[in-house]
Amino acid sequence: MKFNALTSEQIDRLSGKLRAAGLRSTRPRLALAHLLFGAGNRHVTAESLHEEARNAGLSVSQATIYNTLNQFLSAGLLSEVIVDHARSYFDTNVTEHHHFFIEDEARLIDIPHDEVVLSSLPDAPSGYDPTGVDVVIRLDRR
Amino acid sequence: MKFNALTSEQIDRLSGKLRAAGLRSTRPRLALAHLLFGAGNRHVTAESLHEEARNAGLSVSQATIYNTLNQFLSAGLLSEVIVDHARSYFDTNVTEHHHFFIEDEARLIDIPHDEVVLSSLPDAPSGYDPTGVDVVIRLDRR
DNA sequence: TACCCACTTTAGAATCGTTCTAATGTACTT
DNA sequence: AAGTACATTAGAACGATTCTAAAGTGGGTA
Repeated sequence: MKFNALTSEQIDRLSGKLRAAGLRSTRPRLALAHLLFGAGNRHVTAESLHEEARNAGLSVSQATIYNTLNQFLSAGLLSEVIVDHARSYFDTNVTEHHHFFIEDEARLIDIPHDEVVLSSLPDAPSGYDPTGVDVVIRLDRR
Repeated sequence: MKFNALTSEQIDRLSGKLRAAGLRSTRPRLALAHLLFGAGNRHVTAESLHEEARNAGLSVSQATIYNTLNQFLSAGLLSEVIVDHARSYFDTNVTEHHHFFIEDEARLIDIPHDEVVLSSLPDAPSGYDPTGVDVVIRLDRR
């Protein structure tokens, strides 16, 4: 997939998404946005996205991969999943949901939000407000 | 707290704990075990434990801190809490329980197991078995 | 007790993911 | 078309962690 394989409709859509997020529409951002948001929900690491970009014939530096992922994260276009201190995972699903994590394969799977129900939650310590609840179910191959 | 401040009862108890875990009872391990298991449940990072050791007048190398934490972890004397990809946290509470994490202060607080009830859990994908469920409630100062 | 050998500790180098630097390039305004 | 603020880049720097290989130690054996 070369950058110029994008139709002008795709460019318009992605471009709009970037601008709505307060980001300039640049060539590397459009290309990465296409990879990330082009088809369904995805989980990527900086490395996996970089490799995917290279395979697609894009030359994007590692620094741009990191910059772009962090900008998309700050802009709310991506969420971050903390399951492993070796690597950062980014998720194109920004709605509230939880994850399976297959450690052997370093692979994440979304769990629909309504499939994990916390029927009882503790009070936050006084002086603090909860900002998020992360549930990770770790899996091993049977 | 100098190493030789330990009573022989303390040494016997910690020594037994190490041997029961299949680890030789060495001076650095005894000293670190005393810091870790001497009083109530604790959360430490390699850095915080190293600093604590130095403050206690122990000279223990960084490599030994890491080796020891990892050995204690493998031996089941410690559990690991993944909340932050900047640092590894180790928990002396090895029973099943969950955590509050105050990001600003990089501080963990145990949540008793019975205060988080998952009333509905998704089936694991076929071919995989759940090995653990981690719940982290992130907190911000109000 | 002295000896041995496997295990442990150590300082420092190496590694790995990520961030920084500062120079070059590009989008958008006028 | 020019200017300026923002983006991208290669490569250096960084911080947590692991590795290396040399010196030290625990605990059994003679």
